[in-house]
Amino acid sequence: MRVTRERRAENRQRILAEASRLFREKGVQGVGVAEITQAAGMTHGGFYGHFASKEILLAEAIAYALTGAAEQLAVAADIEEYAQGYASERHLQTPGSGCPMAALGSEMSRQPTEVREAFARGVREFIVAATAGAGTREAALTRVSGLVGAMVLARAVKGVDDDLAAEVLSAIRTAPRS
Amino acid sequence: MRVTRERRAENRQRILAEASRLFREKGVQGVGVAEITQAAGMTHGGFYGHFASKEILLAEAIAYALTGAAEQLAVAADIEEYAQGYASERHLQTPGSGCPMAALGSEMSRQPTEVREAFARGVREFIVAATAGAGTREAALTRVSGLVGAMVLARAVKGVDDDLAAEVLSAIRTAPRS
DNA sequence: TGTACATCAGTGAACGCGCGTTCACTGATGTAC
DNA sequence: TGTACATCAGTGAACGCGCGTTCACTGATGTAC
Repeated sequence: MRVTRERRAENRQRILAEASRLFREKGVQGVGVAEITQAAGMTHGGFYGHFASKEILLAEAIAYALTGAAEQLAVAADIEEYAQGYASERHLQTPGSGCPMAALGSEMSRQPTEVREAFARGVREFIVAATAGAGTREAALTRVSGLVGAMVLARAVKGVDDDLAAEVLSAIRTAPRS
Repeated sequence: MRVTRERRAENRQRILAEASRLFREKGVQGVGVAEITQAAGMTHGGFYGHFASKEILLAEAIAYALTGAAEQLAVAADIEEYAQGYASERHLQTPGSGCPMAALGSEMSRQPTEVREAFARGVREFIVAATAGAGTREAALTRVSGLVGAMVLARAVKGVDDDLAAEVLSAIRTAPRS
């Protein structure tokens, strides 16, 4: 069952990408190693040839997702353009490809140090990128906090109070002018 | 081992209060029925005489915690006074007695309907209380989103980047004037 | 008020299940010649 | 370039553990008389 070096590297990358998506969709404890490797097209036994533990994978998946978020932000003209996409119906519905701070934020405080360090590094990067488009660092921190909180609340009530979810997102979209 | 009706009611109340604290501290999947009942001074077997399932307890614990949060808010002069206490070092360090939106927010979207309904009801109550002290409902939604997001981020990086945690809380404290 | 018995709150062992991790094995890849 | 063999990526069964839930049992409470 040996596989080319190139294929091995692809497998690792696929595990990382699928893990990053599944963790955001289902939460850290909501996905297992077996589900992740299956999504990546292999079986769970091969996992430990790529990552030492689920925890190490989580740390890498967090870094991967946050780097993605920072890149998306860097593409936007400024933080307000980014905010319109962030506080959108589309982002509400697609946590798997969305912001990891909103998808996993309140779980992070209970993770082991290695994971939280990856998260903190990613958030720092993200805030630096946001500051470029927000003027001051303080404004960036405030705006990002608002976006994250709004998405957390909107997702939490989505499906049981869609009006409230939409209202929260709408409010934060226009937040700076309030 | 039978116990007086009064004592039974106390036991139920203690389970609820401890569950509410432990869920906020450790997350839904981070605490078990055994740990909760032990914290309430009994063993796990008696649990199901009080609650049909862990899930039902969670729904009640969420309602309990959010009602508490809304009451705290109602006591404050306005939402800005509340915000100063919310975005504080003390609140950062005590999730067990703090805001359930920040402690459990991103886990809520993955909970069964019954739990999410309890959460949505509680958030609605909370927003109504916040609107009274914020002027408009939109302002209340914006301010609450900012507070929740800031606490989520601050807790996530607490212990690995305390400066960033403090910075996020500081920024959101002065948010409306930014 | 006192007594006898039925009720039932809480106990702790046990069950079933899922999950992270390990490991012997397979067979294709990579390499030494 | 071709061949023989060592390497090792991935497979799938198995292990150990924790957790939600069930259940027979205990003994104190509540109640009928």
